[in-house]
Amino acid sequence: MTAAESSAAGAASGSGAAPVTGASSGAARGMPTLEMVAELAGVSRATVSRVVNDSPKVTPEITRSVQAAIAELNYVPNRAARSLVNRRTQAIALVVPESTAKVFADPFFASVVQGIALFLAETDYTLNMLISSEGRPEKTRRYLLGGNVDGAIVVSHHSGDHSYAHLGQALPIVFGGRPLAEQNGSYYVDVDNVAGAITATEHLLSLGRRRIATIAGPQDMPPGVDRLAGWRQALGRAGVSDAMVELGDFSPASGAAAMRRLLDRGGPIDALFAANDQMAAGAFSVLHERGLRIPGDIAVVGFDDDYFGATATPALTTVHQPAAQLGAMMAEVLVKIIEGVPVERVTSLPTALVVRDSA
Amino acid sequence: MTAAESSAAGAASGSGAAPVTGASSGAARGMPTLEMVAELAGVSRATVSRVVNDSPKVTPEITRSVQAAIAELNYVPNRAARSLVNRRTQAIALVVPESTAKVFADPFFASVVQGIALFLAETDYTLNMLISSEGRPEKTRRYLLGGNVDGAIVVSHHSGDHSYAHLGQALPIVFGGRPLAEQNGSYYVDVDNVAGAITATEHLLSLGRRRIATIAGPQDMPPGVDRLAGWRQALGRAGVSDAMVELGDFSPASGAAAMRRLLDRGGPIDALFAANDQMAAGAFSVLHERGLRIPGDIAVVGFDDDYFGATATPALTTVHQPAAQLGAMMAEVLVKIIEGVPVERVTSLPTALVVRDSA
DNA sequence: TTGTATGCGTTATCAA
DNA sequence: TTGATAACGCATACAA
Repeated sequence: MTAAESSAAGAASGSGAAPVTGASSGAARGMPTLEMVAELAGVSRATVSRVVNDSPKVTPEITRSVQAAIAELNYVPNRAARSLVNRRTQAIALVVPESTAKVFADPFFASVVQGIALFLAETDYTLNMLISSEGRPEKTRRYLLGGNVDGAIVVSHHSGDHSYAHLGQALPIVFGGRPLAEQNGSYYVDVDNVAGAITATEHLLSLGRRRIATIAGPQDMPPGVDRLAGWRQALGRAGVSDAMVELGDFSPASGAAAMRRLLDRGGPIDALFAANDQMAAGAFSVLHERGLRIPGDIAVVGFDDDYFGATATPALTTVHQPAAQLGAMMAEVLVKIIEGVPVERVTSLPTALVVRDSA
Repeated sequence: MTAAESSAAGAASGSGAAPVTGASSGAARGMPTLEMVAELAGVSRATVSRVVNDSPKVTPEITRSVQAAIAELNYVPNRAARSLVNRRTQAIALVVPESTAKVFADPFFASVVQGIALFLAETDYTLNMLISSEGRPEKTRRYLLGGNVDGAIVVSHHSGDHSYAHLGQALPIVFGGRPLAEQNGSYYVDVDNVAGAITATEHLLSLGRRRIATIAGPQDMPPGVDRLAGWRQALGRAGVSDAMVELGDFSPASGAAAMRRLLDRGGPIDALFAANDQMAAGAFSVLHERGLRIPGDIAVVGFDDDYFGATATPALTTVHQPAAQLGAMMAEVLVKIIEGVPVERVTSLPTALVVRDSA
């Protein structure tokens, strides 16, 4: 992912002919309207509308005839018109900050999106994905407040970014990840990072390890602080020292650097809890470099259940995040808020330890 | 990515109070309308509309006063109303087949999406992402044909899936990847797989290798056949044997299996072109397993420039795909089609060889 | 239970 | 150049 500066650009090599596609939207032409259905069914538009929105009061017989007409004409209600009168768009925005978009390739994030989309597919909400450029956030703001969507889901890379929190009063918003500072009253769904870290650390303890170091994440990111806290708690309960801490920034390089610092301290280390798999990857390379065996000399547990884990040698034991469920839950919570169903402000999903070979 | 069956589900642990959010859309309440702007500016609605759509014929003076009113009221045009009269939604669908969604975590795919979103962010089109379940494709069809979007971009995993091709007559559609069978006249943008494979193979040849094997992709997928074809062409030109071919399905496991078969043939091999990095990864493990050195004994080149490549040992030389540009180009082509600007039916983007340590 | 009439916020046609 | 006014397709209060 390092080198590879592609020179690719607008090089277009044609082949087929390029028939000027007349103009404008093809589908919009001659779409059947509610009125046409009414005519065909021999009823009024109001009645058709009732059938479409399955209003309780309508004769079964007439209902069937209307449905037949609908089927025959292949009628499908015009969203814009409906939205205009309802004041509801049936659309939900998925806001992803540009900085996050760069690491869009993060499988965790990808799964979250997938979960959202899959859940929404079962409802009749549409997902409007938009990348918010940090440069001019007003554009996003305008879009969100412009009545284009009924609600929004904000996911930022390693969570904690609630810069759109203030919009929560104007528009239903659900965040992915705990906010850094306790927010007034924003909704969010998160994975239980503290519990996950505890599980990971206890696993190490159960293996008999007592010299357990950690490479923690940035302390200005909730997952960073929570995972460190979990590690501390587990160690505290076991009465084991929690002195061996080095910080990283969740990148492999920072993980490698932290591992070096840990090793260079000279003290004994028989286990490592890395706050994410990427940093564990960095640690792996340093460990190999110094001829230390995993898990023989040092057992290591990661966090995230990245793509790295399964293919690493040895395969990495790590804490799995239910990414897709996380996404689905965010969507579910948002839909509930939109529809006025009471929901808790914070929803937290459990992690699961995936035991492989490294610990 | 193998194990890890998370038991996570709907475990919700609350914390804050759950104030019933009244009901319905917050943003829709009391949004300023064009009429209000007109009133404030002391002009007619028509004039305001003209200013908004910057029609040429309108006094500079009056324009300013209207703009002032717009700013003061923080007016934003109602999309639904506009769409109702225009018959244009300013929305574009991104259709991703469910099977593709599963491998959503594919960084290549993710970058494509990113490219699309980024490009669209500069236009005033909205991106409606929808996962089409193979189970009932009618739902997607209805959505697409229901006048919800002005056009669609269809990306499927390893391309070639043009099952929505027939909709191309009713709605502007751009596909990612060359169709398997020559389609009537669908638009698509693709990477030049043949050229990429040629470049890769020629690189191997330039290194003096002459016993060049390949692990090809499925021959029912365009990239699979194109990359194999490219390899063959390069070999043919050099007058070198193209007998060493084994097929895989683009997965690491299949790559490993293919590598084993290749080695078990007993003939000499001094280089390998894997049709994608994932299969190269599988090959790597087998090579290591058998004590073969890379690139000493066997030089290997992959394709895709996956996450695997940079972190592999040795780092993988591979063919980079301009994923983001691909996405951007798809969006660009679609917008042109929608707006009636002539475009070539097929656009192909160049790849770039990324030389690292494996060849 | 069904139909009639009105309005949702814009754009477009036609006069002025 | 600007202003009335009529659609656009649908939902609903009200009348029947």
